[in-house]
Amino acid sequence: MKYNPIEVERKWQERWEKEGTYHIDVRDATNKLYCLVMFIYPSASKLHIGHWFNYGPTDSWARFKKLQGFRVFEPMGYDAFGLPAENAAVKTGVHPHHSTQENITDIREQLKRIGAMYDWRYEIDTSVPAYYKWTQWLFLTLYKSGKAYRGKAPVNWCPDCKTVLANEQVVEGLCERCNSTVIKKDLVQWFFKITDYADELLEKLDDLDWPEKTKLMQRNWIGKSTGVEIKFMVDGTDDELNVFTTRPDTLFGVTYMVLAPEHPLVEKITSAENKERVKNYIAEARKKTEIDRQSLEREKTGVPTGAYAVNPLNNEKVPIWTADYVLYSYGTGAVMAVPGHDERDFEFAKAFDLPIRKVILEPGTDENDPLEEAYAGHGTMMQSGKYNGVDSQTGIEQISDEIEQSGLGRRKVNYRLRDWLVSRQRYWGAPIPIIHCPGCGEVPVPEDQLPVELPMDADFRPGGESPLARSDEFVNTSCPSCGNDAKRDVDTMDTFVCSSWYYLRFPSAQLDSAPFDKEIINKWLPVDKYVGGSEHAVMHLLYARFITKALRDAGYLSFHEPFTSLVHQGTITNQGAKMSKSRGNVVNPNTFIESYGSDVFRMYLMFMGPYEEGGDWSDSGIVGIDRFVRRLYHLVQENKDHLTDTGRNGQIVFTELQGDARNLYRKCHQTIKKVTDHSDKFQFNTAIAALMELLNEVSRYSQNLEKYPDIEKAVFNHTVYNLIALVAPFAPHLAEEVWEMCGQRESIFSKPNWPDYDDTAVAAEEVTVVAQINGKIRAKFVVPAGTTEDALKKMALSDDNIKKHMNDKQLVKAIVVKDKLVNFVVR
RNA sequence: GGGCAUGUGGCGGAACUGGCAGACGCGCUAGACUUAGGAUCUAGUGAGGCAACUCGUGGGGGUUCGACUCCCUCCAUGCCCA
Repeated sequence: MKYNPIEVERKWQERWEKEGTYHIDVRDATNKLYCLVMFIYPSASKLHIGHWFNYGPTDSWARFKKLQGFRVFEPMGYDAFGLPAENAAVKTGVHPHHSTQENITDIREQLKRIGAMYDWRYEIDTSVPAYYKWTQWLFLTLYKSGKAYRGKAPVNWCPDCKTVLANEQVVEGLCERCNSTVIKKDLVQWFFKITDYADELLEKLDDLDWPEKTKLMQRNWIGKSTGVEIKFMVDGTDDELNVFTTRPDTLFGVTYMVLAPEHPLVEKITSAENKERVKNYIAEARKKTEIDRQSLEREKTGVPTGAYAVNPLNNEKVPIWTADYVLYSYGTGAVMAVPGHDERDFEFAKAFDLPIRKVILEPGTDENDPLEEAYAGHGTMMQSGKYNGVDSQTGIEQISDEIEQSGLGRRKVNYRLRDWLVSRQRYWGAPIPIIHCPGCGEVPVPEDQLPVELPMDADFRPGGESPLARSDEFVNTSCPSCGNDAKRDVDTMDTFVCSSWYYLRFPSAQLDSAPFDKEIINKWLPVDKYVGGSEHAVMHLLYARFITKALRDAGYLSFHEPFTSLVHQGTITNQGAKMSKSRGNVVNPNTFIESYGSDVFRMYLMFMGPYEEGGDWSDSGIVGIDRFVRRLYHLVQENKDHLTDTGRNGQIVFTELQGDARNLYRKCHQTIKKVTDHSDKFQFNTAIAALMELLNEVSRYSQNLEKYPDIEKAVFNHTVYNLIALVAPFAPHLAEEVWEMCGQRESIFSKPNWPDYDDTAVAAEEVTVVAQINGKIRAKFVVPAGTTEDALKKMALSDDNIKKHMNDKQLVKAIVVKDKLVNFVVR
């Protein structure tokens, strides 16, 4: 009978569901393993290939761990709040709640067809009150511990989405969602104090089993730098100008100062004759994006204010300019310009003919060499008064000391990381649980009044302000503190808040008395393996780490990091490009699942290339996996009786085996080792290649099976049973089917069926050693492993071809590497 | 502009710690079985050469007995940041 993947897969999916094969009771955390894949964003109703590439292989890894005997918890849920649903709703008029729920219904069915081990009893949906009640609880918990505050801030404003965006959501000056140009606007917003954790977030990265690239991105994002904050006086006034610099050793090279156009001092110090120019300049700068402003390519712009600053070290007067290449949001919004040793200052000085002074001598150059470009490295200080001749790194410390001792400033640590802006002026999110009372000010909604429900009948069309502001029923309430009339906060939370704690919710998905069961969570967390796209390297992953630490400090959690080990899947492209509707190169998984089944499809995705690199989709390769699956099915089918009668474990002693049986047994155990090691490291492509090799070998062996004595038939059974177990994580439906065909009554996943390898059988017994003359191979011979170097050398020397090539030459040196090669160096 | 990756047959990709380059799969070629083959099985398959051999891991240079692997440099592609 031919293998019918569609029927077989349906059969097993039904049985798994009926028998609760993957049900897990989290009250028992013995040997626990929490395997989590980033939950799905239900903005559309179809799973695309990227979803499959994310969920299929991760499930295979989880199954591999389950077969090894771990108690695997593998949940799935929906990150269901967010802009796309709302934007679609604005367009179509369909309420985001309805479209989202419809999408979820479709998606759930498709997810089931992947054939993953999700225990659906732990499913979560961030957009339902039962969940966002606890997102609001999280907000209040942060608020009570002083980690949520309101502040007026220039924020990124997307004129199209009519909302505020986090810095991370602004990509190259454009809105991440709709690609329109982001502008600046001042608004009162809620912030989470992630900067309180800057140091811990930075330092604890070292202990995480995460891709180095991702850790580097977080380090850069946090952007810690140590330096000094120095006070400059504005000449002839009492105004102070603070600047942060990591290079106080270049203080003698300061030839001008620059203030960001937004800096409040600009207007104050600008001289009368410069007022008009400065005013116009500020207006222009406001229109530009941060990215634009900092680009090195762009021509530098700026205007002098007419004021002067006094260098505290040498009392020199330098002009103060305002220029948009200085950002108000970073550091103090003002810089001391050292054109000789900073690239951007150099460009600026060139453009406006400002003096450039060399104060650091690059090693190996002469004091009199002109500066062709800024030299940002270290060297010997010059033109720096009493510091002349001092090494610049020492100079940093000495000048910092002088500044601190004379009260001109202090050492400071500066971060690029800014507080997390969580307010969104949108409808489709969790309402911020704060009430604004004319008498009491901002008052948190009492916990027993949660959730603050999102009104279903609100007008969610964009209008420049929060849609919730237009719902009188929602807005008007009474103050929980004094009872007088008060108004609710009309903003909703950034969806990253919902996803910053969802991994904590899964084990207690149904719990309605708390966000999570404290006892269970502290046993099951942290997540042991987290899998998701590298696009979340900074925002989501940094926010989740922060929330974990904040909840720890609030006394709820006893662990420090949410995700011990992290893997990013690569991107599946088509014809070299990212799949997208606009390019029209989207591959629809369904066409392949319908003809090959989900086992073949997900296994092919795993076989295509390294998981962390992704790859380019090709229709044609999938038949290779299809053949593999069918060949395994037929092998079992043809030998069914024998496999059933004599079972899995005959009495096999490796040392007593000979010939083909010995080779097959060895191959089997080499494969067990290889597949185990590679699966563990998400190297599925090579694990599958090893499985193919074993199938090739056992198929060959099976052709003469009838002629073999019992012991050798036992080796066959042994190999086939192990092969089925090894294949099970990759093609779970097929494995169940053939496992059953072998007479097994229980699901292969119901017991730790993953085989251990026989160490004595794994090592190769014979090796091919090559003989080289001057690095070129001239002979090969097969010898027992461990043959002595001496014997190898003799063997090589007596080889005819080697002799021929040595002929009239003189042997200079012989290099012998056991089990590998012999190389004769001749002249 | 800076940082980090990556570059291997016709194609996807293997290669431990510097030691047989091309595992495994696709495709292709030949054969077997077949009414048929886009099913299945067997054999072959980096290039050149009858062969001995020679050449081959983006280009150039270097270290080494020996380099896909290490170093320098250039080119191309991708990602992140500015």
